[in-house]
Amino acid sequence: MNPMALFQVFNEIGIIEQLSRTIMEARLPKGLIAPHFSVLNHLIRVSDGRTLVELARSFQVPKTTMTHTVSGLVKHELVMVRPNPNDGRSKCVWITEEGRRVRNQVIADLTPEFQELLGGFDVERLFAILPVLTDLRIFLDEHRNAEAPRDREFRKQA
Amino acid sequence: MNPMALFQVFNEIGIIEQLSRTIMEARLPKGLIAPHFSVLNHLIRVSDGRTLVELARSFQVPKTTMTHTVSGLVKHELVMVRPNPNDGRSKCVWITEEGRRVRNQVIADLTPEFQELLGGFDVERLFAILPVLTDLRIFLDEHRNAEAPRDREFRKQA
DNA sequence: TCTATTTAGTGCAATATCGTATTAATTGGA
DNA sequence: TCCAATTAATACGATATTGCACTAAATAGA
Repeated sequence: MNPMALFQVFNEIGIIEQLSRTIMEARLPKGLIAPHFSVLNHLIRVSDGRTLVELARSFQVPKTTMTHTVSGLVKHELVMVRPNPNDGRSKCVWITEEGRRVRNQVIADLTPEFQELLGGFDVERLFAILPVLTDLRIFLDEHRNAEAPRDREFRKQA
Repeated sequence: MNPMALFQVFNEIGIIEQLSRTIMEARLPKGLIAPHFSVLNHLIRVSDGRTLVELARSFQVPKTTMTHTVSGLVKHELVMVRPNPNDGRSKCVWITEEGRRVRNQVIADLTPEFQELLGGFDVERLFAILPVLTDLRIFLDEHRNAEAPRDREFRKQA
């Protein structure tokens, strides 16, 4: 087996992510950037009421980064932060109706954008690789390094 | 065709990129971050002597970001910046022997890391999707938006 | 040729990300 | 129960990213 091909797979994924992120950010409301949307999407796709640490672990960013990102969402009133009734140290993040609306609107705007962009591409090939991508994502997530380098506290991404 | 599946493909790619980037950054020499390595890799994979604007376009980042990234590489003596003999306004970035060595070493370290990590995964499935990823990357790159939002000046990525 | 426009690079300020250290609450073991 | 260790969140400072504005060089058109 070719070890360089493995490296190449992740290299292509990195470039594609870069290109698609640029497309997405162009569709976000003023003042929102990709991490904001990712958190909104996560709160809906996975579930509401996550703590800051849970979110930080999910996205593999330092806690301080998540504090900052969430505070931006609070300022835009897209999420609400409440004390965790089960743990006095911690806080839970809840999406607001407006947050739900914005998230759905972005997806609604983005869908035709992607469809148009990929008009000349055989999207069936994309659908065909989706199961592999999903399995890879789940696998990497389950096998991510247990020891935390520095501040990051690694856990499974839901 | 399912429009949500399209969105899902890019979502999975985003998460995979996140996880693999964290793995990569853990292997970089002190003081280097992912964008540094990406530029080094680009200079070798594509070609040396690119101008700052060419690099910025390739990575779809503002010129100021590339100025900063390259200055970091210069400080570590991994690249050299020289005037462009064909254009008095511009500068060309050349990789040094040390830069070449560092880039190769990172890949050498990373290869067994990925192999071990993916030990329990059917890597043949990954190799199978590589052509689709490559075609998608090329397609997106060729069809990226021609109009430049603000500072970013979009061009084809080599 | 001469000048208006475009382009390459960077200075600067605002925001984002990250590492360290601190505080407060929880947990676990004696 | 009591206290040491752990954990959640944040303040703070350092670095990274970005947008805007500016300078200098190149280019295009009259």
